[in-house]
Amino acid sequence: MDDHIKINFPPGVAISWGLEKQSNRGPKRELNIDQIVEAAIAIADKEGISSVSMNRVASSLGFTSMSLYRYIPSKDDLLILMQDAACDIPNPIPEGDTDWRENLRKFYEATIGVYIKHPWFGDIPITSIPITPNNLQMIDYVLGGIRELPLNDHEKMSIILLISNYARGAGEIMSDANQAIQAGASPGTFSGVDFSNALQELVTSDRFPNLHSLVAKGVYTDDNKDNDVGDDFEFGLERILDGIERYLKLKEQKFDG
Amino acid sequence: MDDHIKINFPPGVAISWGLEKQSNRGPKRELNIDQIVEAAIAIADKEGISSVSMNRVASSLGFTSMSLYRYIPSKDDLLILMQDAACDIPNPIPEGDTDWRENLRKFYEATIGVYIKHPWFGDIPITSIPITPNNLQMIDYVLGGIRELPLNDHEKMSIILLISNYARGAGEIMSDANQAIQAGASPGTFSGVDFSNALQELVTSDRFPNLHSLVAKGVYTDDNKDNDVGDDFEFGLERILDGIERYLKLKEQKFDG
DNA sequence: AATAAACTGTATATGCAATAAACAGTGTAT
DNA sequence: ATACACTGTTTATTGCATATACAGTTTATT
Repeated sequence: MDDHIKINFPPGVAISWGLEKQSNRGPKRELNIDQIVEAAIAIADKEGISSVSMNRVASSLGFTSMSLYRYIPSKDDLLILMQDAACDIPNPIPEGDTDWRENLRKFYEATIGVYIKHPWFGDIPITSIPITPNNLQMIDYVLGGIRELPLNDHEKMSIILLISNYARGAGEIMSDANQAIQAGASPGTFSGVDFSNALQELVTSDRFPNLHSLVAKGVYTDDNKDNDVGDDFEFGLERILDGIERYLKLKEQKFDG
Repeated sequence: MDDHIKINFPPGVAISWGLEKQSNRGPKRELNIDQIVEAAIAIADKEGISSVSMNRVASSLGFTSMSLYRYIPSKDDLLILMQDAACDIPNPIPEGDTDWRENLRKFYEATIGVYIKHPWFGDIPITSIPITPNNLQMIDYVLGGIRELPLNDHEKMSIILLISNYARGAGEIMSDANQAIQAGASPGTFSGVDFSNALQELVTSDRFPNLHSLVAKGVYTDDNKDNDVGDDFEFGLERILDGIERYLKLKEQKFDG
């Protein structure tokens, strides 16, 4: 039926769109894909993506690893499905709100939220532009938030790429930090405070003429409470939004003048 | 000797700083760390990070996998060393040049270059802020490029985080695209052109009210030659630089006015 | 009703991975 | 001369993804 559509999709993508035909012959299925993905996510959330093995997922459901292959053709496809499932979030952008700056902030925060909630999210390799339904849904959300901007489609997509890319980086680093801390590393291990003393001996002024003074002052490895990682990223986000605003103003001038 | 320094470092980091004591007893070593890291990088460059196994690296040097453990305590440490070695690049910023915008662009390009040259680079998980020597060297480079800016240390580090984070995202996507294409996927597979027809059926206006028209027009999966992935990222970079410029102007006004 | 086809979950097996442990040989310090 | 600290290797363990063959189950066809 939908065969003509799915032809080029990787199997995981086809499944995410529900394009897999099922037949009625044979015994009733005891599992379903959502259940498997959910179980995999539960394990990844608790113990990291490296704990997600076919055996582990199947066992947690009371089945053998091979049973999963009746539903999902490979582990890579399972990862695609996990990634897409993690993107299934409510629209962070208020209906009808046309404050694009605030809307992009909301989108940024929602994206970061995915990384925080699912620290493994960034560990799944990207093998194409987003084409699974919930990934596209997020793009749809943010497109709604910049609907009114006088930009062409390409410009809009570039801006979305800019923000989501920035959020990806920020999200990865934040969740890595969380993970490291949860894994028993002292908070300072990630921020670098634990290394501060060692670095002060190693970052010499001859080899690192510019960095030396920052390390000596302890700025580089500083993590006082007023200035956590998240704050640094919000600083960057505001610079990005300013840059977009500037671009909008320039375009307006071209029209008006 | 240097024992007091390295105490808290992960072994790979300690090795990268050359903090490992060696003794003269026993047979002459037939390998050295640089050689091992070089061999691992050669394999990763050619066949991807997943082809890098201890056995594979050792074999390519004519040794057994276990021999590597006499030099590097674990594969994770080998990855840290590979990551740092990939960052050993010449300073992209011209001596004495004070055009911060151009300098940040150069830094961005050099960073992207690392991802292009070593497509596996982004696949290595970050477990702390950069503390290995070549990673720090890159930070030193870019700090030199914004030396003259009237910003405090924290602000400078935030800006570097902003740019390098953006470059990371851009680099990952670009190298993923390269990889996918090299791996035999048609160029269109990554850009989405191959999926365009299918998506036009799936991205319906009721489920994706904002994205629908873009996909229908083919913009989302468009990859005409005038507009490749790299261009999209340069657009974003200029927005970021504009945003930084705006921040500088605001600071100046505070001083002047 | 009988049977073939298409499916189900499982048991078994393969090959590759990281790495621990035990080993035999090799230099150096005593 | 010999004990020690090291070298690279052999062997073994454990966990992984997944191919293949199986026995049982449901439906479609005869």
